[in-house]
Amino acid sequence: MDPPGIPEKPSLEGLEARWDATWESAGTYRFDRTRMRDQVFSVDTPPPTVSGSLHVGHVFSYTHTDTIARYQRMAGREVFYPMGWDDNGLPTERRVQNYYGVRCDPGLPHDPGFTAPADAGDPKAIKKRGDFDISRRNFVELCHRLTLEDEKVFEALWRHLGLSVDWSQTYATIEERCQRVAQKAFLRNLERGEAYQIEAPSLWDVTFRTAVAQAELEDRERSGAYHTLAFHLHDGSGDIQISTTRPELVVSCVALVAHPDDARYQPLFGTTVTTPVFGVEVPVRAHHLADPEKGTGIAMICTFGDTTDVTWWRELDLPVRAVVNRQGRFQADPPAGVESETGRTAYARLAGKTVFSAQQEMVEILRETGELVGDPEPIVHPVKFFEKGDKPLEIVTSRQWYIRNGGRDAELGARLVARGAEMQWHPAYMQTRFTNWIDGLNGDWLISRQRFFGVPLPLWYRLDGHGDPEWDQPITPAEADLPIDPTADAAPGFDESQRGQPDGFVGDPDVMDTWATSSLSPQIACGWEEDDDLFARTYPMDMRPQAHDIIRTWLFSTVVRSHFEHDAAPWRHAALSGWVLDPDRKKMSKSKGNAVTPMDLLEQYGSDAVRYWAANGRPGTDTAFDDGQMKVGRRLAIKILNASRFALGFGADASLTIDPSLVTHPLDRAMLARLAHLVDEATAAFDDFDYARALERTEGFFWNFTDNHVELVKARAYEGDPADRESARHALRLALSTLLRLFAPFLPFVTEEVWSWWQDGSIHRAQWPESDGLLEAATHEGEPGDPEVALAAADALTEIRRHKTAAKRSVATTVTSCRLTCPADRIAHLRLALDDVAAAARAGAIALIEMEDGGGTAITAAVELEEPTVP
RNA sequence: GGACCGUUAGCUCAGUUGGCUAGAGCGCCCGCCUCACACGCGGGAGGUCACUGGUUCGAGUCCAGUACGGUCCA
Repeated sequence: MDPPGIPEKPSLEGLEARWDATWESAGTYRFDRTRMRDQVFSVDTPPPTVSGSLHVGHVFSYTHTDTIARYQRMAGREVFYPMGWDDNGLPTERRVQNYYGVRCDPGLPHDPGFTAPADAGDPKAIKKRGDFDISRRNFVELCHRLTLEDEKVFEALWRHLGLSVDWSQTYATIEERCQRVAQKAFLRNLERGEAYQIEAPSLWDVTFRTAVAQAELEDRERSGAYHTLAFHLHDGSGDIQISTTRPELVVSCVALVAHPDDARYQPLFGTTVTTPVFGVEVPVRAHHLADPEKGTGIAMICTFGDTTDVTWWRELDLPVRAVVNRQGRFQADPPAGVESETGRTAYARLAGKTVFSAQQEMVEILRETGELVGDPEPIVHPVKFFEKGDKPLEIVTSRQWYIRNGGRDAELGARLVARGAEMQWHPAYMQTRFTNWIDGLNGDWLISRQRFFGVPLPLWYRLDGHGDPEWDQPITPAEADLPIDPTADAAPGFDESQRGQPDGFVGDPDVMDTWATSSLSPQIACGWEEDDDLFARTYPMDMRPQAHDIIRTWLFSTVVRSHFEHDAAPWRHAALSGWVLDPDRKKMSKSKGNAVTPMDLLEQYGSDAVRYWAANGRPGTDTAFDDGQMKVGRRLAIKILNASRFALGFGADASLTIDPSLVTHPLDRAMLARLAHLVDEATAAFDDFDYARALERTEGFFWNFTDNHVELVKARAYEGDPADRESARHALRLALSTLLRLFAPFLPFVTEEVWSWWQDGSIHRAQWPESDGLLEAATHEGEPGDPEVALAAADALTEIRRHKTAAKRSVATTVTSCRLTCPADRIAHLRLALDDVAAAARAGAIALIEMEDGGGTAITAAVELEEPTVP
């Protein structure tokens, strides 16, 4: 007969829904904001992009964070664990465009009566009718509408996974409050001179028609060809050959450059040459970035063909002869310097062409003039792309806003590196990536984006009498008026009718980079200048969990903002998680088509099982997707149910109390002494953010506990003398209580289920185990528990089992005679638990024989079994 | 080209400041219905710790280099 509350046949099915609802109604994870800063553990949770979909990579890394949050909560800290949604930016825009079949045209007026298209979500119907244009405000409304739906799906998944998030603390990066924080922080940067605008070369994505920041770049291998061109020496004494992959840009050439140590070209430094076809006179300069090994060792500097051109242009103080416009086409008129009739005629053949077509045309022209030397030589070389784009980036000159980040100021860079040293990194080597990124920066952070769905730059510009903007003195809003949209709201002191008129005003049309908002996640989550009380209790935050690939973006930019606004590091700990790799050891991602839908996994194996797999991934280490590990996790969860049923299942009269003073048997005390050591190990691992080690040790102990300790004490727990029996039962319950709490951060559902059978309140608010109490319970009449007793007993039992198995007999077979041989000290240990060993082995009596010296510690057994009953 | 990480059983991985015979799980093989659990239990086989040197009484562990894989940045 089982005690009340313990099911006959315990099961994992349905635990997720049941306990999620209970935790929600009990407010188990609700943040108690009466607690002071030193009692709080605050987590800067990464806001996932809701317009994408969650994949196993999310489940993986968010589980890591949750195990630490749960540990901290049980260890007595009040955990501030909010969740954000990053719905700001390009992915949402594209999803909304496709889902509703609309395009944003910022030139259109807002339509107050606009309703979402009825055929939304029906790709066939949309394809048939085609996209139509709507105003920016209507477009943004659709973005809000769709992301709200996405957020619900995400929250449902996170709840099913068992994240101990406080769901009353959520934010969305596009919501009004976040816009206000982002605009306010920008205006503060502007006020202090940390934000500035300049007209400068910037990387430009032709497809998206937007500027792109250094952090958003990626190199991709593309085929191209070296074209060798003949430039002409100024004195007419001959030609000089240069190799280029972009012959079409020869018209924008402003200089040639070679390495200062290159003897071949040293005589030319300071002289001039004329360009092929266009006959423009350009200087020959020296610079250490010129690679003598590349091509002919001398290169042409164009404005601008690549980022090195920008460096040369800046450092060598060269003029600009830009030709490519924002549409990625050659502009109508040739740049300054092209004076000759042949030059102008040639340029007319390029005007209006795309970069690709212009290259073909230019090669043709060079062939005609004989200034192309030999045939183009095909090569494969890295080309810069916007990480979300599919055409090579161009470099165009435009007016853009920047935030300083140390890329042009070594002293600021050093201060940001020092901020990194104020935090603890898990694993520690990740700090090197942070430092390396700062050291490698070569420009400030470009934050202007020529997009629609984002936080607008909160600025207007006066127009002069000719209707031209006065860029130098932007008009800023009062902080109390934020957030504002300068394309919809009139500038202070102006009337809407003056928009675009001479002597009137114009709003800045751009929005900010999404990182300009998400870099403020600590400020947003903690209520910076919106809730001073909350802010004081939570900021700087304790932990930033994130993946290691966005150290250069999210982590770094957050440090920049916190450094400027608060003169502090935003967190005390940065915990970097790895990626989930597919069986071919490639990063799993939706775009590669190798991702697995997480909800299916959670339903198939159970959330605890999936969490078990995730928590096995070491901090910072990429981990292979392995459903075998999920099966193991499921096995573990079921084992916990069954072992708990055993430990708690001794008769209906049992009160299920734990009285440590009743634990007297040497084997029980040995087990508790080992358990005390486990608690210390798991606690130390968690304090070091190493959840994986805590799990590994706990799991190892647990399997040994069920396979050996439970088997050894089983008979005594059922039918031993009263004192020995109670010792076994109380020790089992004490161990179970401890193990459940050690497992609770990893397996929140099954541990809560078992806890509810015999304890009040949630295990997730129960106190984290401490070794002191266990060591005390292991001590009897002044003698501490001796782990060696448990080890010797287990070894002896294994040895006897081995004989039964070798004889192909059941483990339940009775042993008629047994002699164990081992060293004297082990005999002493074994003698203390011999009653349990004999009972577990089904042996009436066991003889102990001291072995001769020199045989190691091994126990050997001589065993005789009862005769099998012949059928 | 630079930086960082990794290379231990067929697979996935532990191995903390150097210290007895290098561990676990999965898989594999052979058994077993044993009153918590057959969604289980018991047992077994399986490794020149990538390679080459060095330091040391002693190296999977520390140092130097090489190879291979991965990531980030040029």
